[in-house]
Amino acid sequence: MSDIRVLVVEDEPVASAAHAAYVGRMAGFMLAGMAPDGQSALRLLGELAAAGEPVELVLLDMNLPDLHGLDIARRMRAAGILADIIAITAVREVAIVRSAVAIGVVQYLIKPFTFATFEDKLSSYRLFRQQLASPESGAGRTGASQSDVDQAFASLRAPSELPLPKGLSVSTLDSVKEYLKQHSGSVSATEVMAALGMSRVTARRYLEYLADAGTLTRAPRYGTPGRPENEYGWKRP
Amino acid sequence: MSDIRVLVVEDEPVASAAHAAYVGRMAGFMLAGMAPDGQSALRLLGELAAAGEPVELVLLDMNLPDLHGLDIARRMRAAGILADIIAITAVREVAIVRSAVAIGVVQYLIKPFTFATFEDKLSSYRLFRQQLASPESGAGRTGASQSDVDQAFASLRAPSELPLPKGLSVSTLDSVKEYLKQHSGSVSATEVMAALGMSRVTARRYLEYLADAGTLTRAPRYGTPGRPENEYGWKRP
DNA sequence: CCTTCCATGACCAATATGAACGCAACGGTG
DNA sequence: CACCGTTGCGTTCATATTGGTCATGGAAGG
Repeated sequence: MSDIRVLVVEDEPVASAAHAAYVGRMAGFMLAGMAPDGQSALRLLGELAAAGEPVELVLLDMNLPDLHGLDIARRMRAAGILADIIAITAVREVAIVRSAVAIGVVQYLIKPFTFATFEDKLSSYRLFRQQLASPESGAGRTGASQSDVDQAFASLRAPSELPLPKGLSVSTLDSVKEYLKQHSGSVSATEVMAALGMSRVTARRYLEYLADAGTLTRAPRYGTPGRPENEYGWKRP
Repeated sequence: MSDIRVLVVEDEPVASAAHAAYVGRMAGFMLAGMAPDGQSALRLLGELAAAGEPVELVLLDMNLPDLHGLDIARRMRAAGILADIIAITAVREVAIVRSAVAIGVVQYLIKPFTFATFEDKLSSYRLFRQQLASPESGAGRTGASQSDVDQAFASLRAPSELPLPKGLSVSTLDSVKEYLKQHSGSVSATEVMAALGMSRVTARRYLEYLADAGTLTRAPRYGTPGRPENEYGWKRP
């Protein structure tokens, strides 16, 4: 699958360059263009589409000199341009966020952010694309099932980290993550228990939290008698 | 907080009535109107907005007599109507799903569905609203933080879990389904055993469950010595 | 000193496995 | 043509482990 073409819309040159550089560092994405204001963004979108290389993803700033980001989005939709939008902005008013969702913003990044945050959002977007992009070779399977769609939506909106539920502590979570980094292959709750000297219950609770948050995958390990043991591993992009 | 005003757009009277009834059964939602086609839907949206009671959520069928659902969504956006949209449709083509996401569909329900599924989707939408609606009491907190936004997006995630019979696990069932997607022709229990590394008994139990549920067909495979082997395949509708 | 929070140990429930038995079609043989 | 041994999968059952939950204990904070 070819790279996802990205358009960066941002008026401030420093931020604009930073975003472009970030895009360049991400595998699976390529920079299709940059625009400093709304008018040129819309014009670029039209030109690239006409050239047969339509933009698939727009990193859109909300505060631009000529148009508001929401206006740009509305005009895009009105013009039939269905590129996905990730909002990148310092605006944090709830009403704006709600409107952005309504108009089809798939992710919302609040400035300032680190590359890790940026990477996380774009990765989950890429995963979403992959899950819907593969009709999975199947002969007659032209469509997706409800669970397929659900899964795709889930990876689109999975947060990097939601606030810790009661009963979990930051330091323990860090220990578990640290151990996972070293054993990047696959880990079972029992292994974590033995390695970190904690109880099986605790180890399992943290692994389970990470799996629910979408950071980890969870799959049963077959082949041995007894109830299957869950095996946790980092999610592969 | 007052109820969320819902507009049902659906041409078939039976389905339309069912959706309306479903909305009535959900706490926190109220039926604002019903439309059998795209034109009346757009007109109703305008009228209700003018009357000071704007629709906040549209349950939108994709196949309508006059306009396609995506067209309606596009015109809504062009007209500045920012109601959220939940697509309710039998269309399962991946391209449609992708376009729907791009234009701001927050949930995607594939017909036919049970009330449980419906309830699940609307509940998560309601949660999403609540999380963004509450300015969180805080003194100077006029806006949302990145984690606030993440959390709200996360509620739009669809965990959609339907109960399984005792003795079966979700992840194993997913593995089997995944393998079946890749080999859409026909599969035997022994093949699944070898491919997924599980025992023959387990593989057969899951295939048997899927066959009983009506998802799979089951036919004996003759020609070789030994008791005939059951062969499973996707049911052709 | 009281409250809150987090990890623990012990319990019951869940679920894949292996072995044992039965069954249905195949391929000779009378 | 009928019969019987062979073959391999279907089916059942006990078993082995782990997952999940609950109440408890100790530590940290006010």
